[in-house]
Amino acid sequence: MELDSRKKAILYAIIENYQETGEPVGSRTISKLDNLKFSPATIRNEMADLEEMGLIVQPHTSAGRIPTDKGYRLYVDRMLEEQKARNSELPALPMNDLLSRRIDRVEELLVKMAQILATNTNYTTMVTGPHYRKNKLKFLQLSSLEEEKLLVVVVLEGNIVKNHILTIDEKPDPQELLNLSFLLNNKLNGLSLEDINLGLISALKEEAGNFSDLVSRILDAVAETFAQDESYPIYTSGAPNIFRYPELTGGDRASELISTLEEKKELGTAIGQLSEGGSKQDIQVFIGDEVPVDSMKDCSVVTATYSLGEGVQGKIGIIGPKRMNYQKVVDTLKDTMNQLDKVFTKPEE
Amino acid sequence: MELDSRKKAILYAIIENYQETGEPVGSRTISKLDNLKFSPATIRNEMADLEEMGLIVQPHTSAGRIPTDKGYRLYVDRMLEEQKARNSELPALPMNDLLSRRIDRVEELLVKMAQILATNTNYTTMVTGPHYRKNKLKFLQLSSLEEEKLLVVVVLEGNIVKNHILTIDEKPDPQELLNLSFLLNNKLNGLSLEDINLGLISALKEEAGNFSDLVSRILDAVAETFAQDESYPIYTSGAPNIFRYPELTGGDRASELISTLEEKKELGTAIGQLSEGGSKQDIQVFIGDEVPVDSMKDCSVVTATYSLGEGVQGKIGIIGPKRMNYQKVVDTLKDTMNQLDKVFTKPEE
DNA sequence: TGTTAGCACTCAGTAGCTTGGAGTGCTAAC
DNA sequence: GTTAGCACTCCAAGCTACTGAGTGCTAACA
Repeated sequence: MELDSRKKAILYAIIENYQETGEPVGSRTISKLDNLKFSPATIRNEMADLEEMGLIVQPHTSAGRIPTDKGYRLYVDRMLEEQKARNSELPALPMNDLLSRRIDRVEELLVKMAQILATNTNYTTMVTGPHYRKNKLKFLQLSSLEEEKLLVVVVLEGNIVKNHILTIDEKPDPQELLNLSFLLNNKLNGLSLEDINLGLISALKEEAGNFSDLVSRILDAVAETFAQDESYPIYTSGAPNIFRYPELTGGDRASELISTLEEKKELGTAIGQLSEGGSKQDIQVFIGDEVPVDSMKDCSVVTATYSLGEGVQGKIGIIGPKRMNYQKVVDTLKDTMNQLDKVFTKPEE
Repeated sequence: MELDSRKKAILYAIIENYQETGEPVGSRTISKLDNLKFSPATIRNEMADLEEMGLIVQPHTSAGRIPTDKGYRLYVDRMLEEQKARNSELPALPMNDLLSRRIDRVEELLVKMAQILATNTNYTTMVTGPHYRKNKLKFLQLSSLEEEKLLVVVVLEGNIVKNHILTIDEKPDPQELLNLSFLLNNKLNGLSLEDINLGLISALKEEAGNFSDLVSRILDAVAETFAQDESYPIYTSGAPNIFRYPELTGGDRASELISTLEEKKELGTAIGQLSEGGSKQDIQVFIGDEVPVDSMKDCSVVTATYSLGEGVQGKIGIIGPKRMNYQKVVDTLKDTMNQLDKVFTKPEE
């Protein structure tokens, strides 16, 4: 059977009506639309065809139709196609404040951004922290804080900074500390985690003499910083928004979804898989069963990759019911990406 | 009317039975208990008295009784009284791993601790980040990262460390940077936010000469660090646990509770008020209406103050239904406080 | 050949009714 | 002071009937 333009129009009309109401859509409702002024009977015939093609279904015999995953997929694909030509008509999100301020704390920015996205779309947002693959050590700094504490500041490429406070036996002489710092920076800067191998480590320890113990603890701190960069954090916002969509909260599902959002681990691996494929800055849409998280099989997820320059990047995902307003979500995400890009790729001309 | 010991026994029996089942408790159930072998009729007479005293109520005419806030209050007060004498019989929580490891990252420790508490009690946990009142600047460090970036590390008393990356016009000469760093540390260390007044600031700027602009930006960073210390973060864990208790999730209440937990602001002010009164390390129990958060009027909250030494302290709160197992929660919290204290107050003998 | 009107049919949801069980309060007897 | 007995109340579950929305099918129409 062929999917002629009238069938398409009816399918899209069903989808859009169902997006608004959340109720199955009947033939009468469609026949009242301006661009589909046929009798309900005609619409019913077409609907029977659409059902045969697997694009819509009836929840029960005497109900209207709702779209299937396949139906949504068709709709979204067309939408994304048209999107390329079209410019967003949405007003830009009010992130200007956020982005124009000096961005010393990227994480805070991301959390705020997630909040804005969540409140603006009424869906749930998740953001992975900035993430730099195969990162390298840029800079290492030692300073003694007080009798038995040593502050180690580790800076990675992409200006990811972590502090570690080590408790040590005795306060080292400032000159010695300076020497040690020089030694470490000299040998380690520019190296990735893999580059720092056992041979290098033992050579370092030898050169450090008395401080070989301290050196290995500092190296632990460095390793931990790398590890943290690998296991990037995930922020979520707007989790309670799922309560707006009864189809997600029926039964115990609310609890499962909230749990998934709270335990961010599973989300992390999932979101990792999600966008392996997508080319840079592309927006991807996952509908229902396409979502690689079990508790989200009734949801759709729209993801985008943000980039903070210098190879540092992460993901933003918007989670909502399958009847989410894809148009709006995609527009909003594109807008957000653009705003971010403007700020980060041209550093303050 | 007097509350004799049999009445008390019946009240406590009702409370404990209701804790387990969540169902109103009838006279037959009580009369089957070993220590209350009277006929149901006798129990009913006593129950009528307890109801008159406002300690229990019937949800509807022909139902069993459930405790009122006042009834819980009586029960909890007695429990806390006995607690003082008694030693916890609970096995210690498996935090040993957590605590015996070197604690370089306090926040991570707190988050993990919240998780352990939540999974162990099956209630929701909230923890305020460490919080040091009237903090002082301990140490300030400047290092140039690359052409236009300057890393400022600010350390407060209590070893609270924050990084700020400033974007500057030109890379300063290393010697000048050293001078500037020396000047700032010399003038500012040991001062609180209030001590750094306008006079001091203008004097500093004058001394800094060309760098007066930079100085004011560094001071901004310092101020922000103080501010962050004031607006301490709040971590929550186990929010989905509320779904275990139907009396909390009926209607839209689940959504409200989850929202409150996600928007941590309100929690913050509330938890601040909560424990103003309590003396150090005391455990406080808030039942129903006593909780100063509207959406939690159907809950009880048990709080404790933890101390990381050097005046740094914060709060832990456990949120559950009014029929929560107060005994277990209080024991668990005490145990946790003790374990924390052991680690932090005697720094590694 | 595509469109429409009409009709019988299905089914979810709701309201009303009945029934059973749990629990109470009260009274009278022990 | 305690207990047995009894009438009473009320929730919850199950049943029935009804309504309304929506369908599929057939036959007539343009």
